[in-house]
Amino acid sequence: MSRARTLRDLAEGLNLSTATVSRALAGDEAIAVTTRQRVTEAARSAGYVPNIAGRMLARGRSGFVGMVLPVRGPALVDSFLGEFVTGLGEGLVERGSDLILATAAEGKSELAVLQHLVASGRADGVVLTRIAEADERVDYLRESRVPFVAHGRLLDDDQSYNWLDTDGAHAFRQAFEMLYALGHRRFGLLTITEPMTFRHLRQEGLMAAIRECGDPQVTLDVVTAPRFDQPARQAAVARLLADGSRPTAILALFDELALTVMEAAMRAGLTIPGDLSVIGFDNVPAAAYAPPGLTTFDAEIRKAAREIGHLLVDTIESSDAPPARRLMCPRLVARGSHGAAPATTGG
Amino acid sequence: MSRARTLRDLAEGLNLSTATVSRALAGDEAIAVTTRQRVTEAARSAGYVPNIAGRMLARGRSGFVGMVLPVRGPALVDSFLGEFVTGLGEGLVERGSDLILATAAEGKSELAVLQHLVASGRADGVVLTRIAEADERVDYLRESRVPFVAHGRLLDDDQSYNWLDTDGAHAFRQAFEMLYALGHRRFGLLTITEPMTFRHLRQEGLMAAIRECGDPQVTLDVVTAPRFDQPARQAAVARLLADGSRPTAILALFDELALTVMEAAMRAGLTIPGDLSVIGFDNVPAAAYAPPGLTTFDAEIRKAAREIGHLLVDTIESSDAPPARRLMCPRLVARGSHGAAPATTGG
DNA sequence: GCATTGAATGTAAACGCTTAAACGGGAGGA
DNA sequence: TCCTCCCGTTTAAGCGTTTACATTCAATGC
Repeated sequence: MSRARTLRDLAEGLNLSTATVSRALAGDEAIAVTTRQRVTEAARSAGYVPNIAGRMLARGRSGFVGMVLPVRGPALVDSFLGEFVTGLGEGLVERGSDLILATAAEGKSELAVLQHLVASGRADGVVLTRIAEADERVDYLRESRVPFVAHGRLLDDDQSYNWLDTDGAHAFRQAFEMLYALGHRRFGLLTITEPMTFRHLRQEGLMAAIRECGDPQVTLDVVTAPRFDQPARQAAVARLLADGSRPTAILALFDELALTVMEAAMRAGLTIPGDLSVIGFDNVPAAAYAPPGLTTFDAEIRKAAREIGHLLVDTIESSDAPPARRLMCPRLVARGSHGAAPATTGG
Repeated sequence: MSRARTLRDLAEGLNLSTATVSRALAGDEAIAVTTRQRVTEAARSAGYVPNIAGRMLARGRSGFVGMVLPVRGPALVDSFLGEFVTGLGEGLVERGSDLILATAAEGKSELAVLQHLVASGRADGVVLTRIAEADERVDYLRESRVPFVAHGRLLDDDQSYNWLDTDGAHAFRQAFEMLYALGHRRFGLLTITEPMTFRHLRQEGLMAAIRECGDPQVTLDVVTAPRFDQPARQAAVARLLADGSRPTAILALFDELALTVMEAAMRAGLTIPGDLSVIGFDNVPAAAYAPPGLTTFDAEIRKAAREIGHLLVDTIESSDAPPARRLMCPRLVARGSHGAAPATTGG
């Protein structure tokens, strides 16, 4: 019995009805064990693979999980997407699901693509990344009761949806404490203007740590630049470094910014970490190569995405479960870009 | 008329048959223009989105394109996947298709996943990356007449399938000529042991260029290491650099290797490009940050993947067209890691 | 005035699977 | 011998589209 393409081919060859074969393959207890074995074996030897369209139609589910590719500028500096997709794929395959990746066409909003994805039955649930402080995608999905998991969270977190996030507040607190212990008192924070929740949380973490340490000598200089505006970023860095009372330690919201700081510092004749300590966040590959090696935090995106995959499938399968909220602690990657504060903190 | 979920809802509301509505939405000329407009408008205002499962079943096609995530080690050093997926997504959405990304489960071969993907009707065609000199995936897909496009090609190229590749031979020839003009005569090539076609082609390109220049003074030292074996790689680099008659210019098969060379050279007290010129391939982000900046070639993966998307959909839609073969020329990115050969080429 | 045509729409049969409900037939009890 | 029950299997009705073919009806030709 070779090359059975449909359930019917298989059933006819076995002198059984398609119903029995379907049940047998599903492992239905109601079917006699011997029959189940016979069917399974026949299916295997015939190389039978169930047609997904038939199954989708009958079950009312696709077995797919969707994700909309974030629209990007021409340059793709980070490996976030690759790691995320890899991890998500791993998580999903472990739960028997597959990933469908939709791209927003020119001029179409990510939200519109998301809606289409679920309305057409392509996806049973979706994954969201890069959550803004207030996010229309979250609002829509919550309201329309589509299962989803967010990587990141809203600023106003009301336990009404699934999220998994990296504890950026904790990381920035940890960075501050480490630097403070090394004698640093004048801090700089380089951040972005876009209202992303992670920006807020990291900054809050830093500021809370400063407050709690209670040392009045500690100062913080916060400088912002638009996420994708290279000249503006350069200007912001210049402002931070040129300042009369220049910080001795700069925290950057993420590595890309930290690398910009390091470059600018080099060019300005400052040595790192002798004159200036710099700490980033993300642990992009370049962080290891930019001398003297950027100290940063690794969010273990791949592992996080894998978790998200599990979480999403679980949510799809039991939609009555309460929303899950998971905070992952990023790992400090200590390299050469931080050290003791310079002896003379001139100013 | 709000929230029509199915064609029937829509048809009933309009007092038409589902057939007419289906045809009208498809823009069938047989349907009266006025009816077509009426239907389109109703569909729009009802937010109707065709159910993909029904469509798949009726059409015998999914509208999806598949790709199997290459299984990877724990470290994900490059941004290849992210760029590729982004470009592919762009190419597909421009042709009205979507991407489904399958991951090979632990212990399952990529080929098995590929087979399942097409046999289940999930994908109408697939994309292959990282083609080996001889590749079972290509053999299988060719034989089973599944539409596919390969990013890369077999060593034995017989025009029987679609591929798009970066012209690595050309790049390595160009690199040689540039270095030769700068006075270099002793060359090193750091490559991998795995039988990937691109390895062969790049090396061939270099060797052909050397042959053709006809200068008997030119020497080439080829050293190989397994792709993912870090210690072995270090050893290979050490061999290349420690050699009594050390090369003055080293070409690395790709940036990751080139960066290893640069690190080792620094550690050995060699200055780049004063004592040694290094050229890579890929233009990974870290290439820009590793001092003095790695000279390399940019394969424009995102653009290539986009092309691949177009090509694949075209192939699916007219499967009788002759196989396409497209060679893209990588762009030289000149940075600081290459320069004039040292005056005394001691030996 | 009747047959013929063609435009516009409808009917119904797929497509391949799942599953509620019905069925057949043997074992066990009366 | 008949009835009941249960186990294993089948029947049949979907799921939402598409599309070959049939139908209707008005206009045209003779």
